[in-house]
Amino acid sequence: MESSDDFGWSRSERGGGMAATDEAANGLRAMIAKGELAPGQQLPAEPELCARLGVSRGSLREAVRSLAALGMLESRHGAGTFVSALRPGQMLAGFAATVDVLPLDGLLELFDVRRPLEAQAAALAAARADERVVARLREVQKRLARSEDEAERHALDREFHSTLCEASGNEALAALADVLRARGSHYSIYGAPEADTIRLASDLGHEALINAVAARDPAAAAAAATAHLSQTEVWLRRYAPLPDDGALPDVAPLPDDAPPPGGDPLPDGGPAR
Amino acid sequence: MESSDDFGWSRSERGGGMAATDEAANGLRAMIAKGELAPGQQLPAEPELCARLGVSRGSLREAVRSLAALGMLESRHGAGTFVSALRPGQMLAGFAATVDVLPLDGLLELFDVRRPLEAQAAALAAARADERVVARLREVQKRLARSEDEAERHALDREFHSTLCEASGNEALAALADVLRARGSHYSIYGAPEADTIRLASDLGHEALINAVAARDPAAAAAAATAHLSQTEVWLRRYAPLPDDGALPDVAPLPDDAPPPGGDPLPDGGPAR
DNA sequence: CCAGCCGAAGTCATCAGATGACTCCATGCT
DNA sequence: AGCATGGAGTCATCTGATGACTTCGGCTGG
Repeated sequence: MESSDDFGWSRSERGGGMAATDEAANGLRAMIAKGELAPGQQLPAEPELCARLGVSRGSLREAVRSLAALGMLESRHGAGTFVSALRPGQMLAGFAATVDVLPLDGLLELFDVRRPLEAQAAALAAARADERVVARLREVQKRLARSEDEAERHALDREFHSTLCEASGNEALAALADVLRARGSHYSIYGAPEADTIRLASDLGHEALINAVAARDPAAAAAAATAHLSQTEVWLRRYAPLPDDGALPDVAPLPDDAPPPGGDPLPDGGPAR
Repeated sequence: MESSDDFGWSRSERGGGMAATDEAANGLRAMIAKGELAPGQQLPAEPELCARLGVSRGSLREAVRSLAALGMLESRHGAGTFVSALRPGQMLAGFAATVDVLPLDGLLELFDVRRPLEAQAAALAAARADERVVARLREVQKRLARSEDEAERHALDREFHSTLCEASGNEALAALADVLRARGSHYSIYGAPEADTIRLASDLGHEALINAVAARDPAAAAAAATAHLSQTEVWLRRYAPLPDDGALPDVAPLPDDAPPPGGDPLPDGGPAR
């Protein structure tokens, strides 16, 4: 039967041991890269894609799911599957989730990535900034300086930096900086003994950034951002032993039988090597 | 119908309209974040995970596939599913694939991301560089200067920058820079009228980078990297109308393809620290 | 004529069962 | 000791069926 299988593709079968799911994922990626599927466009229904790619529905769904995790596709229940807008921010959304599970030693490296990125964003923002951005920054900073609630201060601090990065006009830059900033925000540094000093210095750093942007001085903005983040990093390294890890849900306790999670069924000695 | 769903689990159901696959993915992520599953450790078999997470095997596999796309898990046929080493480079591997489908307008923005990153990497490399790195850079540059084959020059240029970034000692920084560099390499600028001038300037830029690193001068290294990349960017914008878009396979015939992961069975060379 | 209800079609989401392919390890033989 | 072989464990894939959701058109009532 094979229904309307006029495709002479029975010859190509599965090229060179390529797995079905990878085959499907590569096919979909190729269709997008080739422009056959434009951003925002709806994909054919699952049965048709299965026929076109030569895989079962299960394999196709796994392929779609993996591309969706990377921000390339979006499935909406009952409506269809669509190519995303392919904006850099969407691509990085999935990566943001993975940052939350990075071990700490890998995490500290991220500061050396975030710092130059925010400095670049500050410089670009200073070069392009308009009045409204400056006004917005001043307003956020004013509320930040007045607030006494720690959670609120955290949120406002993120908003300040996020606003500045968006003002750079570079979406990829802003999105990437947001991702890297997210993990650091889980930490709390306000329990430190020099809390007042830290807060004062942080506010001064923000003021310096605002002034540099208002003066349209990219070099000063970059320097101010670098200094501000370096100082923040020092404090974090000193006073942030553990994040308040409560963002992720607990997993079901497993109703009965089966060995407990503690004892892993892994004969492998562990860290190996 | 729900078939034999008399289980009293109707209460826990799906926490707040959460879909089965998302439930499973979040559960797995939580298990990793919580340390219940350590990097490199094998996961329980699919049937047991299904029971623990309360989803069918199909849904679980979709969840695993999505986390695998983000570099958090790795499935090996016949062996099992394992938590990855959780190195930043692995997390970014998936993102690299998405860069290939970014539309051009979003692509040009990436230069403003890549430039400060490579500058930072050059500065760190200069601060930490040892003799062997300098020797390696000189050797690559020597071959690069001598080569006349365009493809080879492309490869050597990538190797030069990649070596420099790795010398920074920051894995995340190097991996991210590699990802951003990959897409630009599809372009060919050697058809330009000033090809000879471009080549000479590029070689000089590399020499300046080597000298700065050899002199252990981070500021000079960062400046050299910024200058080199800025110049490259100008030429690319001027002479690179279209990439030779043949990197991705066709969907219909597709007799074979390059192995996507390369060959990385799960090295996890060491805890590193 | 317009607003709102409603039902049918299309689509994704999930479940269940069965089979094949591959890896790993231990056994037994040479 | 070295190597072939077998079994157990695990993932990969296919098939079929059912539920849930969205969307859009027509119908009804005002």
